[in-house]
Amino acid sequence: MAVMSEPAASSRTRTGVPRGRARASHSIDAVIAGAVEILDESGAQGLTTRALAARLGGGPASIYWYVSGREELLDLAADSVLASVLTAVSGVGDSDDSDPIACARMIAVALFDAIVDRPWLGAYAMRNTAQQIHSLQLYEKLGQQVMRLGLSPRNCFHATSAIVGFVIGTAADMGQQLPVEVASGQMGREEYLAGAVTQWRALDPLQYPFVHHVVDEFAGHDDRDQFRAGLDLLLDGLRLSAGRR
Amino acid sequence: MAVMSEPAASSRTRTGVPRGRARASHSIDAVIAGAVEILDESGAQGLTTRALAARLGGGPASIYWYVSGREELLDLAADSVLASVLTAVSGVGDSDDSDPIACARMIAVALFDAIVDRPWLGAYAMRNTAQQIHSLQLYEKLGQQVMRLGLSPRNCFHATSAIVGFVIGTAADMGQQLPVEVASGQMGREEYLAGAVTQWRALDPLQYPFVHHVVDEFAGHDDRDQFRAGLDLLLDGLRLSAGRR
DNA sequence: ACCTGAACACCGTTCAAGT
DNA sequence: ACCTGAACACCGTTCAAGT
Repeated sequence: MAVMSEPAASSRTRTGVPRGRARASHSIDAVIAGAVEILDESGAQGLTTRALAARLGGGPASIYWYVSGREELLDLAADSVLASVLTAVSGVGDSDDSDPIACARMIAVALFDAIVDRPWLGAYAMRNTAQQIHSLQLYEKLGQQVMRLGLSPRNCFHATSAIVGFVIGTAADMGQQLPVEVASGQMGREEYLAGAVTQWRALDPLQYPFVHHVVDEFAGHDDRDQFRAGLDLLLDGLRLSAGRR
Repeated sequence: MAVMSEPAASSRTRTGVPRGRARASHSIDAVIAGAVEILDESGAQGLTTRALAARLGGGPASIYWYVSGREELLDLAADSVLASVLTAVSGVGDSDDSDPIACARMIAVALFDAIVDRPWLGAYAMRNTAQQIHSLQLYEKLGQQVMRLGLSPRNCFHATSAIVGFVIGTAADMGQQLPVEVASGQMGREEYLAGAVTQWRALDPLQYPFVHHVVDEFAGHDDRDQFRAGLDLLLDGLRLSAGRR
């Protein structure tokens, strides 16, 4: 029963009873850590019950003692990885004279970058607060910055949800483009992009003026830049609405 | 070989040779229409090769003559449904004195509403312009409105991508919350929401001030309202940046 | 050109039985 | 309390063979 991997962020026993001297149930963490390893190597598609069991050195049924099924496993794996995002932004917003919007921006960027690094995260991060404690805490942390703008609860809720939606949505979209090719490593991002560019250039300029207008930007674009530009639009709008209050 | 369904938007033959009198290859359209029916009834999970073949009255292998695999089938099904969005916004932006941002807003809302009606759309709409002609045309149409703001190609590209990312991301997130329950109809949206609300209220208010601040809004929120509020923030930011040019 | 039957190589999940 | 082996009920895809 080979257990590699650093321990995952949260340690809990199946019964929920906290152990005396942090001896840690050890196995739910090993399951999640193994899942993360597989996800990093071969994406969500590669995370099968049998592959995980093989890595853990057991039978495929053993996993079901720790987790209700594959969906919960994915949720937990995604959330476990967000612990590092949380610590990365732990100091953000602590001082009262920090700019709330700049703070919100830092949190959003940190979350986005984590998803870019692990494309499989996009589909499972921040989607089930009942199971995902770090997701909830990131949501809370982001919301606290927005709260400082003095908006109504309703506007506060809307703004925070908008930021999360934009981050997750954009990141998920960017991480999903190459479904099989990226996992199998047959085709790089550049080839895929180049293919789309050739297709775009071949379109009728009269019918697709916009596509032709931006095709050069598309050809040389960087996902992170694109994300930040969009995020800044959103945050500019938020700042405006905070000033209007 | 029962063929129900209105004809899908694009009619093409396998060879790509256009038929003389729109006699339509008929079968690729039937395959896509059947796929859409299944997707509407039971979601992406329900669309299996065998289920589709059964509905079409043939063997599971027959589908592979029209489509390279399940992924392409999903792409085509998603895109076929966007034809109606495209016609719904066909007149938008035709007059030169229309407000570009109001026009962009209408397109974004129409797209969002389509995804709310068909949650399975979220994961497959607007993600592969090579295969999805209506997605490309919607992107173009939206981009044309942004173009009218007189931004640089780069800002134009960023703004349009941001809007699409926000729409798809938010819609996909909202449509995915109830993974199995919604398909099997065991639990309504209200029960699910109520569960999250009770969990939120049980959190420590000192640790989760934001969650407590917005929990009432969350409890009674409408997805469409929430989306529109976020979209308006984004568009406000865009208008600001257009004014600054 | 289009479709079939049957098979291949997998899946997630369950469940009796073990320790 | 935790794990195993083996099975169940599926999957997507391929491929020879038909028409």
